[in-house]
Amino acid sequence: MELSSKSEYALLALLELGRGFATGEPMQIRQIAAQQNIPDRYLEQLLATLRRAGFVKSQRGAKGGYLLARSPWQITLYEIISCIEGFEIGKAAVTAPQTSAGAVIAEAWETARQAAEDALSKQTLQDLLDQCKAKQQVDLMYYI
Amino acid sequence: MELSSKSEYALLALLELGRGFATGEPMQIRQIAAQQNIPDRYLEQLLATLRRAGFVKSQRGAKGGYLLARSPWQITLYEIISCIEGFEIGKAAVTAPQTSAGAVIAEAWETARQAAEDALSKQTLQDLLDQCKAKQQVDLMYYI
DNA sequence: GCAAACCCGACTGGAGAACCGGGGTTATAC
DNA sequence: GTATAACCCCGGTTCTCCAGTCGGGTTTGC
Repeated sequence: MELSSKSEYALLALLELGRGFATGEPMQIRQIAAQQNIPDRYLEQLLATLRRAGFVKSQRGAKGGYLLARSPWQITLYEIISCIEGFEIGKAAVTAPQTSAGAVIAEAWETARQAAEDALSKQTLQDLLDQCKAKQQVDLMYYI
Repeated sequence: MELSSKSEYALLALLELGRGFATGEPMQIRQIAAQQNIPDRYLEQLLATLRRAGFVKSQRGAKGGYLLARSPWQITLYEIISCIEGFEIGKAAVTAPQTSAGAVIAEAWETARQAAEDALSKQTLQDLLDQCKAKQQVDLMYYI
């Protein structure tokens, strides 16, 4: 039940991109990686998956980089994580539960998974962005 | 977000033990393994962990086997899974979130984890046992 | 054309899941 | 009291996936 670095990195990157979303200027991998200290070559791969899934757009060539393809309030955490983790949401079709016990267990697990999914679906990138801003305000107050 | 075979096997075994709980007779590994077709040598390891955690008692020697140490309604699915998966419930103390972004993400993930945990904590072994019985009734009706 | 950026695919080291097997200990049954 | 049925413990193996690295290719702005 641990969040993988993979997903965490992706969220951090998108958060960073969300921060600069208003400007319309693309952000470079290096820049994001340095800001959130993520290994840049690794982040590159993650951004590629996010691009293929349509979360971000890329601008090639010098002065290129990445920017969000959608507005931050249109992206839920669930979408991001399920994309990066690569699970098809339907999923359980593969496992044919042999016994009635197996079926009941699968059912119980499914409800738990649903609960987590719902919690993640309710939060958008924008929410995190806002919380983040609020947290920085508080930190600043303590600093003074 | 897939249930590991490990946990599934443990749940199946405990379900099987719960079924025979009233009799007070111990059940053998072989028997359980055959019933739910689980590799028996593997099940042995899982039952050992469950024993150390106090979910089951073992009776050594001929005519020995395993039985539930507590009643089925006193065991929640969450307890079982967290025992077998081996995560300390407190957990996140290790990761010091460096940035405010990291903290916010961890927070969001935590709520999702909590939601899943709650769903699993609400269901006891007895619940599964009942559902299982109900399902078998239905299957029987269709069969006739 | 050159340098800054993205793009693509391969490779590795380590951890954990899912087993298998051997040898030991305990208790019942004859 | 010995054979046997069960649990007990400790290893090793195979496979997959995560986390990260690396070398090269392509696009584009200046």
